[in-house]
Amino acid sequence: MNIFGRVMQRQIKMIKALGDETRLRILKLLLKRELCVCELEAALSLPQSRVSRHLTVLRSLGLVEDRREGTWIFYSLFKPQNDFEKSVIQMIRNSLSDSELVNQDEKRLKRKLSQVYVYKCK
Amino acid sequence: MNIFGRVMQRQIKMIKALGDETRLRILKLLLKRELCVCELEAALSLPQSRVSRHLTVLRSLGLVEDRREGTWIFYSLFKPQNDFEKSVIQMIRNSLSDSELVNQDEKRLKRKLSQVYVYKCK
DNA sequence: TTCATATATTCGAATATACGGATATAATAT
DNA sequence: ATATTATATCCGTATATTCGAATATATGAA
Repeated sequence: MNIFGRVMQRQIKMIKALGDETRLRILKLLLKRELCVCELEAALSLPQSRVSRHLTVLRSLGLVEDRREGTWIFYSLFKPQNDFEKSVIQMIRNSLSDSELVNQDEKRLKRKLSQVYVYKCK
Repeated sequence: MNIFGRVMQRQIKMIKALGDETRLRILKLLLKRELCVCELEAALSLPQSRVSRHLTVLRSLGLVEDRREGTWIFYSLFKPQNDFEKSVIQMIRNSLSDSELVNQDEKRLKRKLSQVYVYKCK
């Protein structure tokens, strides 16, 4: 497979990764700010292994970046480098707007973020 | 599931449908013009049942529209009605650019279209 | 009616994906 | 060293998706 083939397969895998409810909810939360796994876990109200597994998929495709800070690992949305990647961001932005589920995610996230928990390494 | 849930599931299904090589190749061909199944079949160089099956998926999600003309059925790209659907079109446009496979699809399509075959119903 | 062409659907098999619970790893604090 | 917290990975199961070949349907022509 040539260079074009590889680019192609990568783009298709990226789109495929977007076509999953859990991953799309994660990406929508990351539009606003970077978040660690336990914050995402609280926002989504899903088991940790499930959140972590989806983050691994997103990371392997370059859709999120990770940054360690002590025991926390913070995930953030990737920075688009070309037109295709820009359209990926646009799709994330425009999808699930007015979705009750996404609203609840944000509500749960706010609750979690408002907890008094001090970041160890700051 | 409420109305938002249904919209959500529909959008996710649409994205999932984009995440398949065959369907993306079909949609890219339809960006330029409407095409019947046998033209798509020639362009993609894939068995008829496979092309037809993917068209059925795309039609069920409203990503393509169909129009009968005698024994031919012509498929065309859907018209976006909102921001999400516009971002779907953008993603189709921006994906697989400079892809060798898509170039070959267009070459095979040209060859097919240049064949002297008269449309029965025109 | 019969035939030919275009398209759709069915079938079983192969592969891929998503899941929760359990376990493993990694960093830090005591 | 041990305990604690955060995160990642493994495992078996369940479900979903894709495929080609074969068959069914639908239209129009002879």
